[in-house]
Amino acid sequence: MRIGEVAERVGVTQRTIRYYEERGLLGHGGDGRTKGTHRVYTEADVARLQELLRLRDLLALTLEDLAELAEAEEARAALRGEWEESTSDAQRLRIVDASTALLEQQLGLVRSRREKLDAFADELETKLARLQQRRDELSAGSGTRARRAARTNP
Amino acid sequence: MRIGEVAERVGVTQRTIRYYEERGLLGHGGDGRTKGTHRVYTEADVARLQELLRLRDLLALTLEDLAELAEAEEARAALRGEWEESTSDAQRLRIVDASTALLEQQLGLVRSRREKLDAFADELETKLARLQQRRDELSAGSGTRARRAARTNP
DNA sequence: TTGCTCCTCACGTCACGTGAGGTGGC
DNA sequence: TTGCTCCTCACGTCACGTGAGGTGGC
Repeated sequence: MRIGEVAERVGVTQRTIRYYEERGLLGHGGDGRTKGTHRVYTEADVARLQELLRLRDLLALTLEDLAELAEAEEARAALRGEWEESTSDAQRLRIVDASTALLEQQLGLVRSRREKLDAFADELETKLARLQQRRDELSAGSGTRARRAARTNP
Repeated sequence: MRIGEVAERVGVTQRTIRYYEERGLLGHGGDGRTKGTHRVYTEADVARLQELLRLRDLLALTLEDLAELAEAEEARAALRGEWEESTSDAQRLRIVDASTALLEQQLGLVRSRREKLDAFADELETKLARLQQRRDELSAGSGTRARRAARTNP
């Protein structure tokens, strides 16, 4: 799979992909590709990129943050790779715990963002409800009482 | 109130505030301030800036988007100002409807972001639950059955 | 051989960050 | 008068956007 197809599938430009490579977020820079030749990507590379982009979009992380997280993800993947060979349950427990810590960190970031959005949404909904009430009073609007109520600035 | 206090209160640098002014998001550029004199802000200016920053942070809007929204907000404020003088209920209905449309637009943006974050959080929680189960199996881990189950890569 | 896609510079842009050097108000 | 905060350039940075000119693979 070449860069054009990857770019189209994940919805970014080729420049972005090359830039992420420059910054060490994606492979194909370090892993011995001869300069000038076409970059080649696997399905796993696409998944990885998509994960990075989601983190970037939803959590507004800098590329430096992303690089850190990506490193942790990679460590986790490496641990998962060792799963089959790990002999003791104690060893496997360590693998599980490391993965858990990483996921919990991400979940924390996601939750705190979501809470802010919730608060914002609530505020907007309250304002809308107030306007809706005004609207009802105005369009019902023949009784003097309703008319008088409507004289207040919302 | 001067720029330093405003910057500290809303949590941005003075540069950001001046830049927003350059881009027409804040007053004090157009409203006849003599060049070289100190900028002066009111409590309302601070509220307005804070609103813009929230939109920027939570919805990742560009300054161009923000300018658009700010313009609509201003129109809304102008309408609210006309509330007292507006004579007919029909006139007031138009004011309410314009405000409603604006708020609904913002609410739409907020909700779509929140849905994406929800999906992400769910995904992370599912993964965590799976890991937790592994952990339980491993630390319970004396029975042969539990041991065998744990041999599977999570 | 001819397109098409890719390649590497390299300069431009957006949203600020960061001094440099100078002036205003308590 | 002395600090302190503010002012205006103006160049730097991050995360790309956008050509220019050239090469590789079906």
